[in-house]
Amino acid sequence: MRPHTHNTIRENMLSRIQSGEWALGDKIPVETSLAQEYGCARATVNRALQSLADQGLLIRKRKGGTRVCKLPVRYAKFEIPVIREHVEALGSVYHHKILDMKLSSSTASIRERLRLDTKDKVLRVDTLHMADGHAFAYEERWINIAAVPAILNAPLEQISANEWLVKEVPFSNGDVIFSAIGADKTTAKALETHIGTALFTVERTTWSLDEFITTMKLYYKEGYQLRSRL
Amino acid sequence: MRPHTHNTIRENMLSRIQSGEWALGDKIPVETSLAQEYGCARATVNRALQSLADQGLLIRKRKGGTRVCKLPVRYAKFEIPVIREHVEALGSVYHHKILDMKLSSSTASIRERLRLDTKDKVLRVDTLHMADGHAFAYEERWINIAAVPAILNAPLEQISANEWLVKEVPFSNGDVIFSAIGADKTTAKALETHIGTALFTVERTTWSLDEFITTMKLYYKEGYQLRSRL
DNA sequence: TACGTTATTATGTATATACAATAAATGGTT
DNA sequence: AACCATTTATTGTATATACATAATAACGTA
Repeated sequence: MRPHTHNTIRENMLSRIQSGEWALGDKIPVETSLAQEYGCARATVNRALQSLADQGLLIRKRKGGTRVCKLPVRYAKFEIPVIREHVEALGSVYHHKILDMKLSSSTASIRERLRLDTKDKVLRVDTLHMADGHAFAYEERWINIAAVPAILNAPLEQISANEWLVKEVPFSNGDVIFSAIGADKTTAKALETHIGTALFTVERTTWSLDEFITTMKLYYKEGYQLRSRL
Repeated sequence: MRPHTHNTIRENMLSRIQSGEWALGDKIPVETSLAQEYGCARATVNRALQSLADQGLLIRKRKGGTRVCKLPVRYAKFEIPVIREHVEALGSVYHHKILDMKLSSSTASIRERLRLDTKDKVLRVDTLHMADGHAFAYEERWINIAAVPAILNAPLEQISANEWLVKEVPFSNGDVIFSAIGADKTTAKALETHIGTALFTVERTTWSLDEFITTMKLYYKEGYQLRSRL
């Protein structure tokens, strides 16, 4: 092993920030000095510094030099898995049940979310996701038929719309909104709970290359926790 | 501008994945071929490929080559701001009110979260964060005195514990748990709402270099939405 | 002083080269 | 076939070099 790789240099720099040697807002030495200090090429130092800048710890400007970010903005990163995998990762047996599915005209709010015209039709699917035979999450979904006509022939009893879309339209873009909401009559019944129970909800709208694919709202059964690391 | 930078190459590769030219699970050409195709050095292709691999779109193995990730795992990244900045970003005037503050022994659950001993004391602070004079979020916080003794002299009426800690202990590590919970008597009163109202909550435990700093639970007023992009 | 131009400096990026590390493929021996 | 050692292909990383780009600093002129 070499004494200093871009990795070890990055770690060393991180500890210099955490220890306060490089304080918030401080200007740190220029690349050439650091390269000399670490005994490596400027390119190696550059790689380490860029990595820290990507993480939001450093701010770099041409000619202006590199500073430790004054007000550290931290991010929490959440994995958005296919629900089946999520349930299985918790050690439970997954299956899903389609509660309702129909081709219909779009409502105003859905048209807005999917940027649709009044005459466009959408496929509306309500799915209950289950873990070990018990309700886990209730999903209301609207799919833009024009964007993915193949959905009409998909075996949605076997593979959930969630999973089918992930595989058919990979790496799409999306908006996500998390919130808490009291269960209404429909969701309470589906999730086997009482009206008013606090439910964790996720709304997601997905598009790919300027075409809107689908929007959905997911209601998790009470007690659900979304965990992450800073 | 050069015809191909690592950036334009990365974008081009992304569109090849999104269009299906490089399908899920497929092996893509080796770096030397791609370098020839794009008319650039292998190092440039390598940088683009590594960037996509960091994002989780590609899986790379020495000798094994590079494949498009079979099951794309998407991440939602949330900014965890200082609450004052959050409120101000929404266009409101921020201020906070300390509802209760006391030095106390730790309860069993807090001791577990902060890895404390039974005799260790903690500073317990309950804060109401307000936007334009109305309740915005209610915060229960426990601070490990041993880790940050200076907190005892901090002007917490002027600067919230939240903000003071961010500036004093930058770039710490943390756990985050999001969930929905019905308001109890205390939270309902603080947030000027009814018992049972669905509240969005965030729990966060923070440590730095093996020392546990603080743990807190934040209850947002009903209707709060956490937004993000995939 | 104020303002516009030029020089300077730090970072950003590309390249050719070299070698390391890993895992797959190959081949030989039992 | 099965197992082990050897070869080979591919990515990972470091380096020296060169030039581009952006922002600051320095300078000169009105």
